[in-house]
Amino acid sequence: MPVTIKDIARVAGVSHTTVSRALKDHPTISRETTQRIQALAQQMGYIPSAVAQSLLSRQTWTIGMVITTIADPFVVKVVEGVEQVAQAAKYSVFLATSHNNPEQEVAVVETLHRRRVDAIIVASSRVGSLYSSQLDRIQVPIVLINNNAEGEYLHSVAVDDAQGAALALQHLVSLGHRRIGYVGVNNRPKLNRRRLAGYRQALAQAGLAVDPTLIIYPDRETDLECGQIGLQKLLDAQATAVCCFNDVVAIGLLMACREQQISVPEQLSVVGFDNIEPATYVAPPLTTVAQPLLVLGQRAMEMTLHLIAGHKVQDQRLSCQLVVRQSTAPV
Amino acid sequence: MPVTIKDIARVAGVSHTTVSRALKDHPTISRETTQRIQALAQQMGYIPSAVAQSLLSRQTWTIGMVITTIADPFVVKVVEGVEQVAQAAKYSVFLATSHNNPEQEVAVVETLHRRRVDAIIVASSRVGSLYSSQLDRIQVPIVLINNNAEGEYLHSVAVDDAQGAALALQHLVSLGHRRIGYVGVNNRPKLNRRRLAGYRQALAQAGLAVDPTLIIYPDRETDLECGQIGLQKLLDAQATAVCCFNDVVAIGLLMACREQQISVPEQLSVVGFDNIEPATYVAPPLTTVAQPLLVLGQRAMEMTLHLIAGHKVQDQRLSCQLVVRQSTAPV
DNA sequence: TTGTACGCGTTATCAA
DNA sequence: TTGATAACGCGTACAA
Repeated sequence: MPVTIKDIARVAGVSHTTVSRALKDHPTISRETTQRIQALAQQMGYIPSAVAQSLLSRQTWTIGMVITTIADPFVVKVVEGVEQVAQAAKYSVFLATSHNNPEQEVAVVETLHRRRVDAIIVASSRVGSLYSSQLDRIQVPIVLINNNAEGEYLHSVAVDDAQGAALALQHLVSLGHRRIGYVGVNNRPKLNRRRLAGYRQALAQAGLAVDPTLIIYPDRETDLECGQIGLQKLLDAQATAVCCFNDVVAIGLLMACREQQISVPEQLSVVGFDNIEPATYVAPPLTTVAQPLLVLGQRAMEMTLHLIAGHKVQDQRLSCQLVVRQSTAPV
Repeated sequence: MPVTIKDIARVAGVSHTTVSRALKDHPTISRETTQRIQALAQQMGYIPSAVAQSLLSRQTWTIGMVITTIADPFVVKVVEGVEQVAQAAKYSVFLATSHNNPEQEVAVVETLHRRRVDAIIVASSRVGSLYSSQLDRIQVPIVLINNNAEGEYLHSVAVDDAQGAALALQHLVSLGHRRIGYVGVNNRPKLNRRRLAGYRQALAQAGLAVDPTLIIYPDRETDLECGQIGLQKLLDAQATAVCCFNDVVAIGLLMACREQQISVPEQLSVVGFDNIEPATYVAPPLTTVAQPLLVLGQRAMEMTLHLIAGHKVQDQRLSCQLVVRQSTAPV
């Protein structure tokens, strides 16, 4: 059993109230007793119970972080950002994985509420808007990160996918490319649509027409396969460069290029999206669009702290950055 | 304010005691009232407070997971395993990062104790044995995962690095290699030593002598550089194959091979360690030793549950597996 | 300057 | 079958 203030009180021969006050340097306690009791507490290894404190204060100094799975490299960086800011603010973080399963997502939110977390951060949920009725009940602030649901009545921090895609396209245009393809995926339609929209818009802004034969959706489940399959159609459409939905698609494309003896970037320039670690290691190292994942997490937690403090906050949209490596070159 | 049993009691016109009992199907409450109250609770959106329950029961159904940083790919998988088992057992997980800083490690352990977690799991600590005095105080079970500290009085789950390294070497021997190098690193001496020991032992078992010129420690900080620098010495020592400390070292080596036109695996067979994601994407895909990271986390949490239940447990050592890809071939 | 009494939400004991 | 009361560990209003 951990030491309690009553234990200390008994040893010190005072009431537990005095101990409680002495430990927080309450001015009405004599300096003498304060010091005596603090020394005693130290020596007895007293650590206050957050459980008891929370019951009284109605605050747990705890937040819940709902993620699909920690295996996702996105999530990892975001969690790191959240944890950094949380720790600095004396908050602890509960990790709760939903496996992209709506039922489980509802269940973990309930668990978090049961634990009386002060706020909840949800990363990359595909559900999001689903649990509105649940949210009315639990009155804690909820912050959504990169949510793919359309319902937007919750606070959110997100990356500007369209801007990122535009960045990639502009880079290729500035290298002189005119026939620029896009290789997308089918299993994340909303996200894909946002990135494709950025591609289209930037294309228009550059005064180039959108050629539908350059926009490719391989009918495969894994991103890597999408990239591998996509190459042939790109070549058929006479593309000299390509924006990929993400880095894994791009890496699949690079693999196909190697097999078919297409040299990158001489014959084909390739741009990815996400800046995952392997992008550094592939040959050639991949030019890609980086999301500020760490910042995303930090901002989300900062927003959460504001909300807990009862302040108003504004939704945030963060810009992406282009990371130029060796998979792109002039035409 | 969340709904409490007193709120329900008021509405139902009974005492809060009755509500408490009705909600857990206590046999002494009439079926009629039980049903009435359960329906009412449901309708009012009642979720019991784990905080209040914990105060009384002295159990929080909570564990703390101490990690250096979530950015480490190791840690990610391990956390996933822990979380899986924890969630299934109705436990919630606090994430606490120590950044490999002893002071911070002590601080986070204190925070976890303050939150009255039922147990603590520490992953890959470099400190480990340091906080023994702290541990005497907080009376919860502690499980160490892959701890690099020597003090072994705590419960632990670890991977058998020596066995893994031996696996790599045996694979190369079976392919007919006789001059097999090892490229290590300097900044994780204990881990490096364990893997090197496995290499040496397997070499002896295969009836081969240990040639010191084949054992290389590049004087660089990053693993990637160690691999890049290591190549020349390997060639000087006339190695036909090499075991690397980890995959990143191996990838660095592959990069150097490409630059110097050394073809892998024809001229040099390369084996990594860890089986990180990029190992799949590099050219050629890397043969490597995989640690059962997910299982490591699962076992650690299972052990934790046993300890919480008051059972005796035995320390565990898990075997690695060889993943053969295309970076190795017969001499 | 210190102590008494109460309450936070829940469960357990004892009484009705 | 139900209710009153105390207790978990802590903080605070009020009394001494």
